[in-house]
Amino acid sequence: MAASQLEKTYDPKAVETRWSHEWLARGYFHASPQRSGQPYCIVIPPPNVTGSLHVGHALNHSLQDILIRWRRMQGRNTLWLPGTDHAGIATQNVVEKQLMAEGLSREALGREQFIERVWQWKATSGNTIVSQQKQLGESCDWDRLRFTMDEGLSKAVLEVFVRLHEDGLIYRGERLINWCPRCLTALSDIEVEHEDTKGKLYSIDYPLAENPTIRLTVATTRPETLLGDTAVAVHPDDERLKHLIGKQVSLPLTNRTIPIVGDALLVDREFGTGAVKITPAHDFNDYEAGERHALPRLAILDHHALLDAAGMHPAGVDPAVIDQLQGLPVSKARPRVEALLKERGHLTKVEDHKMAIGKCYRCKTVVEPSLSPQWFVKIKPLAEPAIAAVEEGRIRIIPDGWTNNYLGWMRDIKDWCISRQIWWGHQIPAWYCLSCNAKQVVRTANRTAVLSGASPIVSKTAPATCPSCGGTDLYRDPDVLDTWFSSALWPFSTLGWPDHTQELKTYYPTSTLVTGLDILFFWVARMIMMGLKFMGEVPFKDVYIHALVRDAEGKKMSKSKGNVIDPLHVMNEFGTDALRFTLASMASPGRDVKLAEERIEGYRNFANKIWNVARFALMYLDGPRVALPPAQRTFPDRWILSRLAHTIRVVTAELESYRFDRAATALYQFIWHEYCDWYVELIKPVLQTPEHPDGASTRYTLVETLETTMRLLHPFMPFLTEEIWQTLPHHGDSIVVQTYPVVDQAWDSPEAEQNFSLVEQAVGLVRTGRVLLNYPPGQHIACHVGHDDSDRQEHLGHLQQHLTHLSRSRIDASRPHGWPTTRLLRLIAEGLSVGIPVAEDVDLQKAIERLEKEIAETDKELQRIGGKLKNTEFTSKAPPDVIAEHHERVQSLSRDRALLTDSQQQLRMMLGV
RNA sequence: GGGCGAUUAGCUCAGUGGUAGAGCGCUUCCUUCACACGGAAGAGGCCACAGGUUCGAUACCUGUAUCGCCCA
Repeated sequence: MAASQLEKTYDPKAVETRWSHEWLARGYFHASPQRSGQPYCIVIPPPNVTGSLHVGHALNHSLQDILIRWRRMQGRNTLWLPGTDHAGIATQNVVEKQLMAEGLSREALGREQFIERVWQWKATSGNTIVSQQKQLGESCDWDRLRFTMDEGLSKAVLEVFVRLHEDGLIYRGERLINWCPRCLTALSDIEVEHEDTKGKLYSIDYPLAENPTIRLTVATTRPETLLGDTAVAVHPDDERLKHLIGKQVSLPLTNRTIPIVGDALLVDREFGTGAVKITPAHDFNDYEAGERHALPRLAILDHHALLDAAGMHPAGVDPAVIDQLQGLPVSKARPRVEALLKERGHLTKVEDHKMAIGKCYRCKTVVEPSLSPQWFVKIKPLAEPAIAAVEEGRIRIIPDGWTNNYLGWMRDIKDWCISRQIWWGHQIPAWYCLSCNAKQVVRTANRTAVLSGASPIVSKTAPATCPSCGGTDLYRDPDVLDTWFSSALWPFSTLGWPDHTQELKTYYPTSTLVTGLDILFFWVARMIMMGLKFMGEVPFKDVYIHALVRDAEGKKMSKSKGNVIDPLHVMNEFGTDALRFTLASMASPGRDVKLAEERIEGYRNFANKIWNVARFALMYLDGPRVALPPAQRTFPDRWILSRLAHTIRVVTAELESYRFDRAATALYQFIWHEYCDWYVELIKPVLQTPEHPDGASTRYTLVETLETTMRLLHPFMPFLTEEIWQTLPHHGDSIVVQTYPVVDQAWDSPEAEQNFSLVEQAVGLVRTGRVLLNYPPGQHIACHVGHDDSDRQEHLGHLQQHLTHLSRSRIDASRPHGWPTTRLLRLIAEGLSVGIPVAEDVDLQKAIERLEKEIAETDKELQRIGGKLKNTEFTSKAPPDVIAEHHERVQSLSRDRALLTDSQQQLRMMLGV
């Protein structure tokens, strides 16, 4: 492509479409265990199959793609394994909504047909997110795309379930679980979100059975559950109340009496009245207290969380009360109960009270603790090795701050409820013999209940007969497994486990897991447990946890707030590379990413800047190019090579420590402020002079550094760098499969860097002087440049041509004491002086103000340092080099001050003041 | 209630025991042959507050305040 064909402005769209297809077509992302190189593998956190790409994915995927592209270029045998999860509840909800629109329901369809429908849905619209990822050019091995419900992964799920069951680590039992009355399924503890709400604290009198004039006042936030109370607890050390332990109270609104028990764990003496009711069937703490005191459990809510007559009758609730309450949701029952208690003289006080309520993380419905038989993973034995793996550093969590979070949760972990009462998912491989479990499997009109006493036959395949009675009438457990159960196997199930595949051998343990904090417990912790249990090895060595993406105000993005940034829209407007670079540059550890469109726009401009410097290079590439050893190249070439070497070191080191933000900053700084602002300007005279003796070498360096920079930047901005790289002289088919830059020590040049800082400072001072004296940028002036230090003075002489060009001035690089003593504005920086002649008709006010400001600042600094040096504490205790440095600064500043004052006086004389 | 994190320029954030930094925004000047999605020059900060350690603290320690997150 010739330079003239490159547009003035970078247009990402066409480039991205072209390359994302091309890369796939050429199979660059396909991994093979046979390939050479140390393996580097990342499994993608599988997005929800119902989902579409949001900006959180964009961040998560950008960081992974950066790591993968970087390691691929380093020659590692890389595999980025993509996939989606089946998202049981969410997907079922989506398809049920569709059915509803057709006037159907899943019950009407039946289980098999319903599942068929879900698969159909998945085939047609389930992979939206995957095609979006491909559009993005994510360098996943798409040939290995996995889905948690596909055959191989389902096989792994069966294997794990059966083996855990054999090991006694999966059991079925009746426990209090979190129940979502809308999704009609159990949830695990961590699928419940707690939210503070305004509630009330009710004080209720429970009369003593033996003497109703004595009343025990109980404080509760949920008066309606009183109907299911089976005891009242007081603290055993509470002097006010402990004498009541062992007595009975009459439970209001019912015909029951219940005991008063002493319980130090449940009762907080400071809280409320010091007495609490115990409702084991409707509260987790009460459930445990109930276990301690062997209390009966009375459920009064049905599975829609409505007050249930069938539960209230056995609980001895007053029939009149049942009539009023039955079929009511909790929110409506509560005021009725409040009124009834008040009517009957039991309610003594109602106060405002802040309380936390649990909501379903999927549908935000208030969850109810509910008593039902469920499947659980006995988690402690799995958690222990998972704790050790992190404690012993076999897994690193980055940033380290989250390690304690992980350990704390793991040490206090509760058994994991894995059964869900839905249809879409891995059905539990358990069967019940109907003859052996005649009383345990209860069939009613519309549902079959398997009571907790039933004995399951757990097997990978459907058993033909019951092993104990030989019966053939077997009923399969209808529940499916928590989606996270299959996700927990992701790092090895996707690589072919339980088969012993080459993939597994090569890529497990995987290298890095990149994820958000929100699924540390849901997913990361469980993968570690399962990986250790079934592979005997950690599933990944590093866990990099990135922040959540928030809006510009720091608020969580949500559809209802309307503050969602759609990554596809943004990429369309600013380019994928700009979005990627923005996200990388904002990914500082331990901080949420506040994303505003202006930021992305800024990096769009950066992309355009790069585009244009490439255009510039292409304009001047005609002519021979000669590779000289770095030491023989021109000063600008030696300098930019030295800076490039430095940048390669920084970017590589920062990527190694997952500091994407610092790597991005280093690239930005180098490309824009060193390469474009200075290097390109420094070499223009050579390039623009035909047959310049340095031309061939300069052109070589220009291409060499630009090509290297493109490779260095490629993981961050894959499209732009590929497009430019293709236009430059290069070997190979694509930048994707080129080597990542490594430092050539011959590029380091402290000498060039030191000289550059002289140029930078001198040019800066001349430019400042121009502005102060209102000389237009085009106007040629004659300036003096000098330095206190004789070596540097000499260097300035050698750099004269560069100074002349960059400052658009005739430069006299002679020692300052020979400069004119009148009509000269002097500016100073660290021993370097610039003198600019003052023309007759110039307004000197600005210049004088500037000098005065600098003199004042110098004085302030001199005073500060002088103060320190006068302090004997400082001079006797500070290290000698620090003291020497202070002395030097005083000297240097004093000289500066003298020169500035001199210049100021000259200007004042010209003004006649 | 417990734990963690944050507090630095107008905004978003880096950073370090001894001269306070970037990006965006802002002001002024400039359409010069890579780029106005640009260039040049600027303005702008008791580094939340109070103690302590230290010769010296924005940085280390303790406490306070405010905000955020996680857990209960």
